[in-house]
Amino acid sequence: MPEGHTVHRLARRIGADGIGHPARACSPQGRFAEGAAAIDGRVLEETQAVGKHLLMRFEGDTTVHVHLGLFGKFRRRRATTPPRGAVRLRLETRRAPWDLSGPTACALIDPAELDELRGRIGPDPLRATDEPARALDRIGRSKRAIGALLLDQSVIAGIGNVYRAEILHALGIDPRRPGGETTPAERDAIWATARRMLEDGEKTGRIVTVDGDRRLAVYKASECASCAGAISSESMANRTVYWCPICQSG
DNA sequence: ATAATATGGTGAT
DNA sequence: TCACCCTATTATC
Repeated sequence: MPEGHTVHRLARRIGADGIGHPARACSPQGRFAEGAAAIDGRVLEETQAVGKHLLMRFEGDTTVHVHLGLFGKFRRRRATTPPRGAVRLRLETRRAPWDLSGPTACALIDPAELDELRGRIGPDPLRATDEPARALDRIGRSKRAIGALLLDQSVIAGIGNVYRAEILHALGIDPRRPGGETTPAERDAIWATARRMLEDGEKTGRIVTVDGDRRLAVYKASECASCAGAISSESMANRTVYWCPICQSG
């Protein structure tokens, strides 16, 4: 379930489990054996998320960079639970082991590579000090569809397919509308809504944008949670976008 | 046993 | 725009 909220939540929880203490690392699956050996026994100094990227810095300025991709999971285990399945990295923090499986990326990076990563990622609504202007200005000048812009991590970081649909529905914006045809007030609202929804997801670990028995307003829905009208969908930026043609006109 | 599916991203065409 | 990478779970034969 990896959109930005998941990764920020992981950074917080893994950090709470192990910052300030040596960690043990191994790669039961074998595909991160060298990296794991390099950090094994070192003190975990900092964990943070940048958009959907998870960064864990160890003593000696060595950082493990993890991207979960579509399938990746990082699960907290009991100390007595052995790794199951294809576990790329088992990180034994002071309080609990964490098992990483299925990531798109799991590699050691140096400070220069970390800078490079930061440079190509747009502002992240979950990072309190990130300024929205760079993202919102770019949206306001673009001919591309707003639904495509919200998935572009170099424009704004952390939004995935569920949040893009839910954010645009909450604001009544058709995902096909060009970014340049949004108003400044709408762009401000996009940032504020993204931040609010992602923060809520970070706290709870789930994406819930509607009260009641259903969790989502339009994503993968057949009827709109607001007006009960039929939901439209089409492929946009390589993924299926969902919207309500009644609530999100124009 | 095999297929379909999933909240993502990259690199080639 | 497409092919491809990563894994687990659920559905279908």
